[in-house]
Amino acid sequence: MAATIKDVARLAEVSISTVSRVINDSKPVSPEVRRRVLDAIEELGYKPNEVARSLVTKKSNLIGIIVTDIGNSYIAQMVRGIEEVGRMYNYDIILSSSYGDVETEKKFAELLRSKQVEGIILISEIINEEVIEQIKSFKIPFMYLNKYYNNLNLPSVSIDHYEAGLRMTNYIIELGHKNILYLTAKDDEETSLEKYKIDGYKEAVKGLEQGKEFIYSANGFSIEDGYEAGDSVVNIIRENNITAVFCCQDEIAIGLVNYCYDNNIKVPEDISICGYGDTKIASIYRPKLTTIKEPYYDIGAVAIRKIIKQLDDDEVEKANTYLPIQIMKRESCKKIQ
Amino acid sequence: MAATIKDVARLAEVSISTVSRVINDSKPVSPEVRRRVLDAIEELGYKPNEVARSLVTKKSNLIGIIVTDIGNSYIAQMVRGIEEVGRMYNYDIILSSSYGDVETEKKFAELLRSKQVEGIILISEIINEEVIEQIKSFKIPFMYLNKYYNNLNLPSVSIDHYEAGLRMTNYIIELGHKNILYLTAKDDEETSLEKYKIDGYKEAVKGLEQGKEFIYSANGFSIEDGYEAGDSVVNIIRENNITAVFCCQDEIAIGLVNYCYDNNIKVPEDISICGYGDTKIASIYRPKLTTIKEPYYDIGAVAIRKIIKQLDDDEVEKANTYLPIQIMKRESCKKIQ
DNA sequence: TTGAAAGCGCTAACAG
DNA sequence: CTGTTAGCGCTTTCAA
Repeated sequence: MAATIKDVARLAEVSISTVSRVINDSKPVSPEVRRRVLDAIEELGYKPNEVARSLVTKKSNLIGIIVTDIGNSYIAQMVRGIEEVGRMYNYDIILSSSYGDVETEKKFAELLRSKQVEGIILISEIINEEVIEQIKSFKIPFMYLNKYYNNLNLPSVSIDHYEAGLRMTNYIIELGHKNILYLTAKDDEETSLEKYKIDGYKEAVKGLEQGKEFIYSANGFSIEDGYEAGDSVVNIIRENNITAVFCCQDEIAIGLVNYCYDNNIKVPEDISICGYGDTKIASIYRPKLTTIKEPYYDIGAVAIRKIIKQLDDDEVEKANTYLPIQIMKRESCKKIQ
Repeated sequence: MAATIKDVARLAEVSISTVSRVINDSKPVSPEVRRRVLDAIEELGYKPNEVARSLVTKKSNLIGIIVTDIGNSYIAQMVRGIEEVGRMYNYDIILSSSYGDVETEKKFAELLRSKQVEGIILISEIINEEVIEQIKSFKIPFMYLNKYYNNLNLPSVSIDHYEAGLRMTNYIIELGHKNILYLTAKDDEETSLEKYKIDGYKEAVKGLEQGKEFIYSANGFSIEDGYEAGDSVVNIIRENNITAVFCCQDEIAIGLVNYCYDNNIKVPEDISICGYGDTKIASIYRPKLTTIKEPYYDIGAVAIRKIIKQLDDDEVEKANTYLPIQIMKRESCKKIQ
């Protein structure tokens, strides 16, 4: 059995309050007594029981994170950011994966609450008003991170997708491309972030002489979806003299590059392809993927920072925070002419 | 303020003990009273405070995980396994990343203890006897997972690296390769797992007519290290008529494939390359990487399963558990002749 | 079957 | 500066 505050008090021949005072530095304690207490702590290898502490202080120093799947590298990056900043402020994180299931998300939310977490960060890939309402009802700081959809009523951290779409398209135009295909993903959701990116793309394309828009939808956001879109994309490219494809996600871009590899189409010699996100693989892959950097680590870091701020100041910041974006100019897009 | 057991008791007009009995199903309660309690719970949206519960039961239902970096995909996979199985047994996980720093690992270990975790899983990439001794002193179930080094005195879960080295080499031989280079990583550590893999490789090579061993060391286990080894590897290959390179880690293999890509050497046409681990990227990359599957998810799953078993039965299983391996036959190694 | 009471390990008035 | 005491929310004897 681990030593308790009582054991320390007994050994140091003081009251437990005095021990509490020295471990918390909460009230003055005479040097001599402090010494005795410290010695006793040392001798017993005493560490305060945080559970007991939490019960009385009502501070668990725990932040709950519900993720879709920690195996997704971008989510892992966000969690890293959350964890590292949390640590700086003495918060631990307790992690649960929902694999996209709504019921699981709800169950975890309850569970986190019963564990007395002080804040919750939900990293989701679906939209689930029910879970959101539930977590909101807990009345604890809550942050919603979603790479695909937004919920404007909820505090979040992201990049400005319109600007990202605009700047990336402009970069491709600077490279000399005249006909650019935007490869989005099929999506009936009102709240999809695709519309911002597409608006940015359209705005940039307007600057072109011809200014023609080409938009095609893959069936989803995965590598496989990108691969499967390959046939159609190649047709569109051929028919319209397209030289560059702007993919709405790195995964789709990778899938498309894989399709090209398997079909003897050279990237970027035959076609330039760029992605969106700058997930880990983008820089490892050959050709290295030109893409928009979504700063996942920073998104996580800022998200928890906002939670902690709220915990400290008690002021809720409703606004979305936008982080700076960056175009990662790599190999998969080449200059034309 | 969330409702407490007292609120429920008051509303249901019973004592708190009765409420406790119905939520825990610990003692018989008359149907009528049970109804009243359940109704009150429903009405108040009551959820037991797990912190208070832990304090009295001494069960936190928390497992602590210390990882090097959750951003490593293989570690994320392990964590997934841990988390999912843990969940089945009602355990939550509390996660901390050390980024390989010994002092941080020690600090986290203490922290986890003070949070009253019931078991600790350390996923490390270094060897740190000090931390190990410290965690052992906590007298709680402890599992040590390390992809690079082993500690034979500690319970762990892994594959049989000798067998893996043997079987992979044999597979390459079956493909018709006569001269195979094993690309290891520089490593002075006694406990490196490389020696098992190399022994397996050597054993298999003995079966060859010439039976010549070729071993070269990269400077480390990273993609960059694999890339940097490229020049030397290519020299060795040319001088010795080598047709296949067995890399001790997927990362090194990817680095080497990247080097080949950048230097116009075709994989697998000019040289066959295989990896070790089957990290996520191995199957995404083109050419798809032939490799040994280390079942990371399962390793995590089994590790926590063992911890939970220990918690239940109180019997410590010292032995290492070996999981089945699998050769992932993909594109980066081709048949010769 | 139910309630009263003790106590888990700790913090925080309150008195002295 | 120090000790006594109450109590955080819950489980678990012990009696009734």
